[in-house]
Amino acid sequence: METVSVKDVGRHEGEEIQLKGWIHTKREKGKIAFVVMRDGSGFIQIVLEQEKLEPEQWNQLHEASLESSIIVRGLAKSEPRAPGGYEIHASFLEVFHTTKDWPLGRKEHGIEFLEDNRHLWIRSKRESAILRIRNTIENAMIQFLSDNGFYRFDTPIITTAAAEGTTTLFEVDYHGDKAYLSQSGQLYAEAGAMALGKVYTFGPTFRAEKSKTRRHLLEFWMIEPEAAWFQYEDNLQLQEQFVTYIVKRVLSENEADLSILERPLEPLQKVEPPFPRITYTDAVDLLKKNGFDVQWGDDLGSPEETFLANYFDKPVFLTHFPAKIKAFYMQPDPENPDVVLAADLLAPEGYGEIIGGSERIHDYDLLLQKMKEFNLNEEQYQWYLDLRRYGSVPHSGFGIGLERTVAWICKLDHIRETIPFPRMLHKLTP
RNA sequence: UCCGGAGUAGCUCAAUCGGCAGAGCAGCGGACUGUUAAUCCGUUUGUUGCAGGUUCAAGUCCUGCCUCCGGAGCCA
Repeated sequence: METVSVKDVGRHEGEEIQLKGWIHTKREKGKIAFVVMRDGSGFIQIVLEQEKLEPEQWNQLHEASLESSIIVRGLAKSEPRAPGGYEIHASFLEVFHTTKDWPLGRKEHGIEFLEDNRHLWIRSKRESAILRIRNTIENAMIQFLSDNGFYRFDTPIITTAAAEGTTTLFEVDYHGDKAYLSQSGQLYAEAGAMALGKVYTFGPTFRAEKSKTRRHLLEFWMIEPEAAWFQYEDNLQLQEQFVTYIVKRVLSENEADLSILERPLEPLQKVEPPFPRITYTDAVDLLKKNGFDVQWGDDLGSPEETFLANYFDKPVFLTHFPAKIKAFYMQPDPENPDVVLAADLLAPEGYGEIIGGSERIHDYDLLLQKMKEFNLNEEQYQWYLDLRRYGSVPHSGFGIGLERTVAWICKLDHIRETIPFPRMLHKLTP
């Protein structure tokens, strides 16, 4: 007999079907028992009556505790009393493996306990819903970029010194040479854009800072599109369409998962181009008017960013930053060289930065001058300067943090639940 | 790294002024044919984070250390 996915049970109403999965909850009530089983695609209630099963099967059910693996056959029926609207009336049950002492109860747990049991916690309703949404977001990102002519371009994870020269990196022994885990694939993506026109990287990135907040991981996934001939405005429009597409895909494919998370849908349904824009200079004025102690030229901190992200009800572009507080490769604004043609995209509902992007400097002399101003080692950047020696063109790109995007779309309090096994400060297992 | 908080049963927590270390849940045994974190009856569970100190007496007071949580900075 063919096995049906739990999420597809509705298409088999009235049929005798087989399901394979795990016991999520079990309620025994004399000669009838209710099991909610899960198979990874969803949850469904199984009704088991003693008189309809072999005595051996009924005993196995009684002995099986939560998370025992089971094979069930029975009639799929529509049933308003069942969670999810469908249930299976079992005619056959095999307990494939009987679990003893499942450590995660149905009551609440502290975060330390859950983190230590992350390998089991991901089986829960809430965590599996988040991970299914993450999957949709990943697929949507790749689909959108592919549909828009971007080629996937995988960049190295082991690199020589700092790509941007700012953050602390994880050091690796590369057979005697010092190497570092990549903090961004962007500089390589620029080379890719000159080769393939439009490219994107999608891979893990690493930051060794001792960050300890709800929005930081030491290992996280980033998608970095980079396009030749793209200028500042092209870049922002691409981002609007990109983010809108991702949100729409989740709304259409993960209705049940968003409901498990009790995620309000209205803020997501509002996500449509164009997104509001505010310059750094206007943002500083706005913050000052609202009691923040910031001066033009300061890097905006977390509370300031949260305020701005709450001020608008759609994702908002924060644009035209002072050149001094941004990366060396960003193109100065021709109308005001003190600021750069860069924009961060802040997610609403207080989430803050999910994207950082800019037009890149394509002029060789200007880039060299900036590298000197930022005290970068020119030797290590010769290949990067080559991109401005041989057929240089205007180009732009951005990096979007996958986990921050998942956290926002799922409306999570902490980024640690957006990735199967988060790597955080002093957190390496499981 | 800095600031703040916490660590007691498998889990979540309580324990008054320093005076017999407890409850709920889970587990185990039993009852129950429509349960939704089922309910009801019975029942087991302790190196109070670690090391030292004060005291007739320490979960509680003192010193040091460890771990975790929240926030800041850095950023996606």
